[in-house]
Parts: sequence; C-alpha cells; structure tokens
Amino acid sequence: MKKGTVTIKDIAFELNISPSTVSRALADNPLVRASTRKAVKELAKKYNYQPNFTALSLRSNKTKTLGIIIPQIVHEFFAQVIRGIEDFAYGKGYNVIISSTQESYEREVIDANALLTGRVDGLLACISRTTENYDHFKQYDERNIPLVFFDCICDEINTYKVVIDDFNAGFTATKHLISSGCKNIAYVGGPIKLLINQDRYKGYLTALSEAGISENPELVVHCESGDFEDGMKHSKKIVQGSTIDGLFAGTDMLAIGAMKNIKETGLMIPKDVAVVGFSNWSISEIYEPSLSTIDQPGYKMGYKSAELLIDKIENPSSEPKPYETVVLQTELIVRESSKK
Amino acid sequence: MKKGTVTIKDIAFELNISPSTVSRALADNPLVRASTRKAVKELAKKYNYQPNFTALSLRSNKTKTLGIIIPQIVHEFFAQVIRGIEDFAYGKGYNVIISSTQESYEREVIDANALLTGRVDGLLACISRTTENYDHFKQYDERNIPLVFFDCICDEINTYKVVIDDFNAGFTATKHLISSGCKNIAYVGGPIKLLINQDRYKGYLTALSEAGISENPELVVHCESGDFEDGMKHSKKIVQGSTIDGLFAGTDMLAIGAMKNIKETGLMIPKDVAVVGFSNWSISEIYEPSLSTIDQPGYKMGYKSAELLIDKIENPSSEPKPYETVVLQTELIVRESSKK
DNA sequence: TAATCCAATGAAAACGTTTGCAGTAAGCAC
DNA sequence: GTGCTTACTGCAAACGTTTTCATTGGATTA
Repeated sequence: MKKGTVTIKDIAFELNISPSTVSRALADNPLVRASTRKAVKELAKKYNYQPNFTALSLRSNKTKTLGIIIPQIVHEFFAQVIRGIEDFAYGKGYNVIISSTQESYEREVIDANALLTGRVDGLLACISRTTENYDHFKQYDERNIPLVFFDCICDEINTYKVVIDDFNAGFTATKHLISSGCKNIAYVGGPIKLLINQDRYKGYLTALSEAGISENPELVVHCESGDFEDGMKHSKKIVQGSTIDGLFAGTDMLAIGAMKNIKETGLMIPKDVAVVGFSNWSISEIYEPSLSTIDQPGYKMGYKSAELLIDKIENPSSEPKPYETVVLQTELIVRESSKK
Repeated sequence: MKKGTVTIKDIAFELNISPSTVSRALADNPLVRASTRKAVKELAKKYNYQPNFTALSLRSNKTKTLGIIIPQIVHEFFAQVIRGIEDFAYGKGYNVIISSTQESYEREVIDANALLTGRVDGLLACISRTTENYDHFKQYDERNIPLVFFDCICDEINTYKVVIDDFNAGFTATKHLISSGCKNIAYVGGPIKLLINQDRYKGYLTALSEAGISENPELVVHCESGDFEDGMKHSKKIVQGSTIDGLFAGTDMLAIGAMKNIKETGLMIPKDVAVVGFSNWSISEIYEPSLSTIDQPGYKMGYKSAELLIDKIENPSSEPKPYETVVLQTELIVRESSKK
C-alpha cells in the first residue's frame, strides 16, 4: 500500500522464510523455533510492522468497529452517550464510527446503509425526530448485524433497547413541583411525536391527576424542537397570559427559554413560578437561578448499550435470546429554580 | 460472512456465469452483453447485494475513512469542527472515525497507533493539552498517511495545519475593552502551555502596550483548564483583591466563572467591569448578562481541514507540496457584558 | 476452406493475513 | 538399514473484490 508500509511478506522475504512462519512467529506460536521467532520479532520491531487492519477484517469477517447513528453531535447528552460507548468499546478493542444525521431522515437512511456494507460489526442508533419509516434498520436484522437502539427508539423493530424511564422522570419532576406547593403547572415539551416526550408528558399528567389537579390544556405546549429559541417562543403565551406557579419543561434549554420569559414578565423564580427542566446540562447549574432538573444518565446509557451490543456480537446465539429493553432510572436534582 | 449476506460469487453461481462477469456487469461495463447485465442487476437488486467494504478496501488500499483525534467531545467547538469535517467528507464519499482522548497523552498515543494500521486514509488531529512528545504523529509521515492538525497544533511536525488567528483575536478583544474605556484589564486564560493560549495572551499584551497601558502581572492568571470551575477558582483573587474595570477570558466558561465572582463581589457588569470571553458558545448568548465574545469558526475549520486532507489523499504528489498553514479569522461579537 | 476478427466470457492473480495439511530432516529404537 | 517419532517449516486455500490476459465460438473476409 502506501510507500513505507512493511508487510509479513517483506519480513518473510528478508529472512528467507515463508509468510506462514512469520505469521506464526508473531503470534508466539510454539511450533516455530525460538530462534526464528526471535529473529522475526526483531525485524518486525525494526521495521515497525503493524498488521494490516483491512486484511485482518476480510479474513475474520470482523471489523472490530461499531457504528453509531445519532441525530446531533452538538449535544451534551449525546456526547456523554458517546463517551460511555467509547469507554466500553475501547476496553474490548473496538473502534467507533460516528454519523450524525442532523435530525434528517434522508441522512439517517444514507448512514444506515453506508454502515451496512460490512464496515461495522454492529450498530448503535438513536432515531431522528423526522424519521417515520424504519426499513433502513430492518435490513440489519436480515443480515444478522446486531443493532441496539438507545434513547429515541422505535417500537416497530424488535431488538435490544436502552431507554430512560421518561415516564417516571416526568412524574417525579411534576410531583416535586406539586409538593413545593404549585397548583397551576405548565408543561413545555419537545416534539410529541417522539416516545420520550410522550412518556414525559404522561408522567406529568399522571402526577397531576394523582394530586387531584385537573388537566388544563391551555398550560400545555409541545414544541418542534427542544432548544432555547423554541422555549422562548412557545412558552410566551403560557407565561404571560395566565397565572402559573410552576413549569415543567422537557429539556433544560426549553426551561431556560421559559425562564427568560418569566423573568421578563417581572415574575420571580422560584417565588412566583417554580421551574424544573430535564437533562442536567451544564448550563442548568450555571444559569441564574440555577435550574432544578432531571439528571439523565447519558454515560451509563452509552456504556450499557455498548455492552449489550458487543455481547451480542461476540456471542451470536443461534436461537435468538429474547431482546432485552434496559430502562435506566433518572435522578431529580433540586436547585434554586424550584426552592419555594 | 454473516448469514444472509450475498456476494458476487453467489450471484455468479446462480446465473451460471463467472464472478468477473458479475463484477463487470454491476459496473455497467459495455463489454458485458446487455442481457447479461440486466439479469445480474436484477438478481443483485432482488438479493439486495451490497459490495463488501472490507474487500474493496483491501484491493484498492483505500478505506474511504478519515480518522479524527480530539481531546474532548463534550465541547461545542469540537462538535462544530466535527460537523464541518463530516459535511465535506460525506460529500466526497468518506466516513469518519472519531477518537476522543479525554485530554490524555496515553490515550492519544493509543488512538494514533490504532488508526495507523491501514484503517484510515488520513488523519485529522487536535493535540491534547497534556501531550509533550509527538512521536506517535511522526509515524504518519513515515508511512505517507496524510495528516492535518487543527486548532491545537504542534510546531515540531511539518504538515498541513488549520488554526485560528488567536493573536489577533486576543488583540481585538482587548482593544475592544480598551476602547470601551477600560484601563485595568485582567487576563484569565487557559493552559499557557498551549500555543493557542500563548497567542491569545500575546494579543492581550500587545493591545495593552499599543494603548500605552503597562502590564500588571497581578491581573494575569493562567488556569489548568478552560472550564467554569477553573474560572471561578482562579479569578477570585483578581476580582476581589483589585480594582479591575475589564476582563478578557480565554474561554467563555472561564469568563462566566469570572462573571459569577464579579457579581458575587457586588460589582456590576458591564458598568463596573466589562467582560469579553472567547469561543461564542451558546451559553454566552443565554447567560445574563449576555457575554461579548470571540466567535471561532469551528465549522469552517473542520470543513477546511477535511478539504486539505482529502485533497492530499487523492492527489499524493510525488514531490511534496510545501505544507500550508491556513489561518482563519475570528469575529468579535459585542453583547451586554462589554457595553459600558 | 482457411484465415481473421469481434464480442463475450472466464481463469487467474492480486491485496495481506491466517491456518489446515503436507512435507522434510534429524533423532531414535529396533 | 528400516521404521517411527519429533520439531519445524512451507504450500495452498480462503476472505470478496477488480482487472489483465487468454479463450471461446461465431461471423466475416480473402
């Protein structure tokens, strides 16, 4: 290949032995005479021999590479997931290819197909919010390439899944507001199309009904995304037009967007309105007032997903194990924004 | 390989022709009879044939994959760089392997070596702040694998580099503070070991001296990292013990840490102390007061780096072109924190 | 009829590696 | 000297492609 790359053949030629012997010597195979082994290893070291990865892959049908498909990369949560994946994968000798789809269905299809060509031993995916057809993932099953969904999963495909207990998190957050004395609690959430947001919303509703508070549709809004601008835009009517005393947001950025509105309206946080966010991004600690939020175990999610995937890759049972869905618990972090 | 994966051989066998013909037919080679071509393509489609990536790589000595080594992934700037790289690379049919070293020299060495085994066609790297020996990058030159450094570069290695004009950025930021009327301007920067921070600091010093302001070492601190906690910790003495009226920080997080100190001391921003950060992270816009800062063109940096790298990969000139160092300009963004 | 040509296809080598099998030489026992 | 073991090494196939070169059979030409 590239000039200067030394192969087993080169070493074999220089020592006047066969490639087979060199290969065995490098593997410390005792069938090879000790002196030969020594000579081979010395030469390999001298030339800084590195086994050709592609050749190894072709022969073994293993790429020792995992594919990751995520909607965004400029995102603290996904970044943590990636770290978790990497940490487990590296320990097992795997590399990682990351594709971020920018929340685009088309790109997701392209990426999923690109990774299907024997390039990866398995795939970790979090579906984008614009995806409604899942055929590009069905192929993985047909080809027996292990697949793990995390966070934004799709019910349609039967495989390993690692999710967060969004229902319980939404429930806990709302209950926390209720027990702080809030009675008129608004909900500002991300795209309701996504399961995770449906569950957070259900948690909110359930907490209300358990407390005997009837649902008020005027206090609920589902945004297109989960970012700051959306939070500003969609919370405006709720914040200005009504008399809320609490607000649960589906993401920290939505929460902060809402808080900005609340402050501008002249209301005090948490005195007039208590706020709880979701995700525990670093900004939630730094913003003033600091934001109570739900800590999502992103690192753990990545780590666990990689664990499931690599286990499946290395132990491809003939009779398929029933696919597991791992549900990770979250933690409510109480900060200034909800301390009435 | 995996059950269910169909190869050229399978198609050839089923049609009773040779693999060569199938290969040619799939490539639309006119040497193959039209009817044969049609039959092959139909069968390929029926079985959803996908060429084996590894086999192609082995034969062509091209992996169509770029390696990226970065110190951190939970980092808006790097995330933008990655997006820039991906966008250019995808357009050219390349995939991307990302390794984040967590600012660890050991991990950097491991990653650089792992990517050296014929797995990638080229490498994009930003060195970690703990790295002092660069042998793991020198091998790339020896093996003729193109290498591009971005952001945190190393002088020792002669290759393509894409950097930001940190000197000019530091100069501009400080000059802005001076022209806003500041006379006692503090500097709170990241690790001075890194070239980028040396340059930002030099820019600061030069702006001072041009304005006839003499340097005051008591107003200067170099932190170990560039994060919020460091900003809080290291700015405390400067903020509380002296009478500064301006502060230039090497990162937005350092700036915000310092601002928290300033606020706690009872001083007003920008009235008493004007502040300028560096990076234009999203938090700088959201924080109150919003932070004036230097916008770093992360996306552009990634895009340009990928462009240089892929050009070098696809046009490996025998007589090496003189290596280019691309310097990208930044932009001062004035927000509330510096509007006196 | 034989020589020539063209279209279509196949055989084989190559990329770098591992590994089952076969082979060689030396040593030993009879 | 014959036969058997032991210790080591090489050959060849295989992974899935592409591509050079050779081959085939039929049609055309002299």
